[in-house]
Amino acid sequence: MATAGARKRRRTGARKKVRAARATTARTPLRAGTTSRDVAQLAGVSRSAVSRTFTPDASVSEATRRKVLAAAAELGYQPNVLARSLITDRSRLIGLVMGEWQNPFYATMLRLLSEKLQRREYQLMLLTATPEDDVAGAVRRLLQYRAEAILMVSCTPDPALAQSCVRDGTRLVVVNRDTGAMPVTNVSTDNARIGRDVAQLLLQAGYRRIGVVRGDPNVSVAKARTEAFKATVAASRRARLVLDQTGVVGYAAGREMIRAVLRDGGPRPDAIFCASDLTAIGALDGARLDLGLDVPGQLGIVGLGDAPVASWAPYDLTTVQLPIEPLIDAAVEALLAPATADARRAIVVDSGIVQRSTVRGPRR
Amino acid sequence: MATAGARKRRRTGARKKVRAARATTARTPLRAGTTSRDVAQLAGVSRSAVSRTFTPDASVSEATRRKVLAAAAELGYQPNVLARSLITDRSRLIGLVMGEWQNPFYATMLRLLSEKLQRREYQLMLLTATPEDDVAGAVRRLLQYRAEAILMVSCTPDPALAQSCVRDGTRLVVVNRDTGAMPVTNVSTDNARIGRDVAQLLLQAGYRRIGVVRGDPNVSVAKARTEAFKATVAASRRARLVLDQTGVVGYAAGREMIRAVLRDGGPRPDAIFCASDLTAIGALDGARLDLGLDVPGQLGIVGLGDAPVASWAPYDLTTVQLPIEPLIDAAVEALLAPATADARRAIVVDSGIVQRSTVRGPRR
DNA sequence: GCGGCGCGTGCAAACGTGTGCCAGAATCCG
DNA sequence: CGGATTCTGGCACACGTTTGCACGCGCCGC
Repeated sequence: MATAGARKRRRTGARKKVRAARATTARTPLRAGTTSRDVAQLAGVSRSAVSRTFTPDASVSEATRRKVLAAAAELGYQPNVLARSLITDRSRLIGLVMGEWQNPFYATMLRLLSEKLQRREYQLMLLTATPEDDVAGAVRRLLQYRAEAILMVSCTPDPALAQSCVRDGTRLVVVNRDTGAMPVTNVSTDNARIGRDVAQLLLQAGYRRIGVVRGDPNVSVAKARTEAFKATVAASRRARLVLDQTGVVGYAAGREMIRAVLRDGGPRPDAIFCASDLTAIGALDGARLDLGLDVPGQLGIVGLGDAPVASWAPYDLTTVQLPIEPLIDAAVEALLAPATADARRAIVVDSGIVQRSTVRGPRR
Repeated sequence: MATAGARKRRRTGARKKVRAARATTARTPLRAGTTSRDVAQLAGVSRSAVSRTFTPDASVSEATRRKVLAAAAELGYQPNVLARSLITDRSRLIGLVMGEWQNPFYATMLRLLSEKLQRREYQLMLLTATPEDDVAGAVRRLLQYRAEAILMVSCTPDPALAQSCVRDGTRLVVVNRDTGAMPVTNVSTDNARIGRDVAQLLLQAGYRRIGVVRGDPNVSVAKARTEAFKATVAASRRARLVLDQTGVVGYAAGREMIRAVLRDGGPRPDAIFCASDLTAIGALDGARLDLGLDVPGQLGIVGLGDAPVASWAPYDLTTVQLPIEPLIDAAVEALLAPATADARRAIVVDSGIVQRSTVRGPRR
């Protein structure tokens, strides 16, 4: 506050009293803000020249460019991107809204995303959607910062929100959620195919009493995957679905779930498909250590995500590989693409099954 | 480009021809930027009134405030924070520079950090220091965005960089690195104490041939921890240090390391302290599964970090707990603290050992 | 040698906001 | 009812940039 006041007076005074007086005080950087004016003065050129030096392919002679660069270096000048954005109407900010943090693949995702954006001279603003500050709140903040595009992970905008984004010219990209008719780009895996493939894998391995376990029952892509999985199981004459459980996510929940299920009176599954590697590993530990089962002999387990932990020695989990890098590449392209008339678009990236040792080999 | 041009013409024209003409076109939001001028006009007040409505405890009558809010809602107005920052000189942006992403605790850290900052109306800008865009580059970007403070995780500024930050009035907070005489705030655990405590734990359990394994040999806090650990071992008459290895980080590296060490001709350690839970778990799997050793009987293992995986059933790793939340709380306080004359400060958060089952009980 | 042409540079007007200052309105009190 | 006091809203300037426009200068070709 105090500094700001002092500075204002300094500036104003200098302006009114022409600019002679300024020369005496200019070189003392009382406060941060060495501005283009300061370096212009030191270099003996106009502010335009400074600006043009820092604008790629602007018309500036080699001589002045050098003078300006020297002065800038001496003063430690950094162009104020906020002011620049104000006039160019491009903030070079990309917003990321995270709905959930459980999944181990988010670390890799974040790293890749920030690296790739940085390489293209964009910055990443990270927001978490919490109960008290929900998706709409996070988006509102991002709009206030004039983010050029927003990536949503593990959460969905409601249609009104999506609408207000496009009205502001802010592109919206959603990872692995069903976005229906909303004017957003959708980057996801082929969930129906994943469901089918996993089901087929289990059926061919000779499992007969199949189960499926996932988290939030309202997530549409999980629903799509599960439906395809169940349909494939149902289409087989020999096998049937004996378990369809929602609301279990994470190691502890997975471990608890398998114990409850197998102690239950109902039909015991001999294979389960978990919607997350962590859940699958929890189930695996529960089955082996708590119940003494043979995996994959008595129980087959398939996870989802191919987290690093899935390949560790005691687990060696058969799982669905999520191609993080292609997914991020697609997302970045969509985020940075010039706004088109119709923003609605869907990008599907490939994924495959990593066969390890929690599912037995195919029955001959 | 095209839109920007059109808009400029629109604005300029409207101004020159007084403002009557504007009324006819104003309500069609051709492009984003509904500005305070637009809502002022719709509400029939001046721009100042709009500004004051959105400024906490500014002098505005209830009547106009309501008019303004109604107009703002109708137009979907969001104050432009970039312009606001320009004049208030406060961007409400906090930069985070990540040097490395391996550690599983970073996910929790990021979540907590973003949540806590959001709750205080700050935003988080996430940068990764890569070989091509190093710490200095990341900081430069953040300065260009006028970030109010910067948090560095798994990386260190060089003194010149730190200097240039304080000159710009940007606070610098570094997590768990030795920052010497630099004008930065340092948030860390008591590493010497950790080293001592772990050594004592192992000695009291009766282990006699002790080893220590860590990653980057240049990280000073790891050095401090290791030194204290080694000194404590050396002070004991009965035990001695038989292994001091650097450059091993992660599951695979830990597993490989233990195999190499125990097949080596040299003296075989009967207990090791790993500078990361992941390394420790790799070593644990290597010892049990590859070499058939009894842990903790033949080999004691201590990790660092208390990652979720450390508590999983097959591991149940004895490890040093890193108090993430207190650490983040301290960091947030330091980041948001008003700039003081001398920014140099050190905050130490407590940590303790979580005793599980990879170290045997104390010898009686 | 002169008109034109192109390049480099400075001037000034924006971008969307906050806020000190002043004038007018409203309120209160005697 | 009048004067003093508080409140409220508008004007205009400032923040640090970019960029259209115009002008000056050196060079080329006829």
